[in-house]
Amino acid sequence: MSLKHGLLGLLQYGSMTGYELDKAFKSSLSFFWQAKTSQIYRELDAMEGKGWLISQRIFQQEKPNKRVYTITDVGKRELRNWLPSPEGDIADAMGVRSGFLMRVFFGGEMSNQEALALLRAYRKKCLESRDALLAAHDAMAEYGPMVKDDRTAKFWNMTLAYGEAFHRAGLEWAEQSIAFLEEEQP
Amino acid sequence: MSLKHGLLGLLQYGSMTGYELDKAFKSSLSFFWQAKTSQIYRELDAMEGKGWLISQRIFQQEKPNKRVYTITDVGKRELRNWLPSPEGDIADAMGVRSGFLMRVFFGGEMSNQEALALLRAYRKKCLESRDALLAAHDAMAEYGPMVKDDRTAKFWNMTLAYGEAFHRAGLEWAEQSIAFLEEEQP
DNA sequence: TTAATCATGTAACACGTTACATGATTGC
DNA sequence: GCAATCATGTAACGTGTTACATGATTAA
Repeated sequence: MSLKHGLLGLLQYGSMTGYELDKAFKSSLSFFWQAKTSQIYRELDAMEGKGWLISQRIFQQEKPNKRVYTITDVGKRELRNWLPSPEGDIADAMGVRSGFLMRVFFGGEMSNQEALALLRAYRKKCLESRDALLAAHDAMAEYGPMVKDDRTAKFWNMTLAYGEAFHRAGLEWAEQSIAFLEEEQP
Repeated sequence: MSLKHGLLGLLQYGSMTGYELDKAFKSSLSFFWQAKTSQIYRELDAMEGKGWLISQRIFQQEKPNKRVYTITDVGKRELRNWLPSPEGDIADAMGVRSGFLMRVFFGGEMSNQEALALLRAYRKKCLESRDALLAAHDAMAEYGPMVKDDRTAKFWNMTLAYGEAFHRAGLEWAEQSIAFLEEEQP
């Protein structure tokens, strides 16, 4: 239920349209949770059915009509109860699920060239995803002042620190593994 | 398709029953890919439909009947083609999907006590999941000698190194974050 | 003139999770 | 006597992905 609760969390900061939620989600939460636009709309629909939020249609003449979502008291209570009861999530918090590692595991079936190409592509992605983290950093710096208590911002920074630590670990692993394969076959 | 290809990979080492595959998967691949027993049976079924493997029923009088799966040439080709073409997987190789971090991100809505409890539960899981890594290490040490070329074992160890690096990063992050919250409110 | 942005979705499919069922044998 | 292991699944549900559709406005 993390996606639903992520959306609830964002709506606590203010009412938004699906489109705005999608952008807010992608700019600030997407480095630890990815969601497609179409899925966000579906979830919002389901959440309205549960009474966690209400929506109002806004008719516009210049732009397409839109729908503004507002969190309800039921929704706030739901979020409040969900936050400190992470039984399941903690269980697989350490659990990676990586198709990439699946390929590495069976790397023995590939040539050294192919395996190296795989690892180099991974390293490239690592470097690129640095940008996503920096973007999240900027987004938080932008929205941070809008939140009254700076305690909120501290938790945001904690997740950023997590992202950075894992990013660093991935990059270092890639460098070492590439070096290892390179000295295998010159 | 990583689960299907993981199963194909295991079947390259030898024919196995669903039950054995489930155990092999859980002991060696589960630290980077988790799958439920029921899902494995469903996937095996689908894979047989694609012609990637064939199964033979074995009737036993002492124990329940079983079904032995064998990879076909089509399956071997499929695996061989899949391994070095990771476009999609590389794209989200760096992408964590963590319900735990979702909770941390909105930690400002919790009390310091609750947030600390969350982080301490995470640290505890970290320490426990060390065992899963060690188990994977043992499993690889056990199966390693059975594989003719030790190149295979090298890739296994690479994935283990990845697991260890990320484990370490997670633990360090947890320690720091806990310390940070503790000095906030004594 | 082409692409991007605004703003909304639907449909189908793939993959993952939970709960349940069966029934013998082996070890404490 | 009770739990665990062996060995197989089915059914329902929840979540994530892909492909597609609409149609105006604004910036390169």
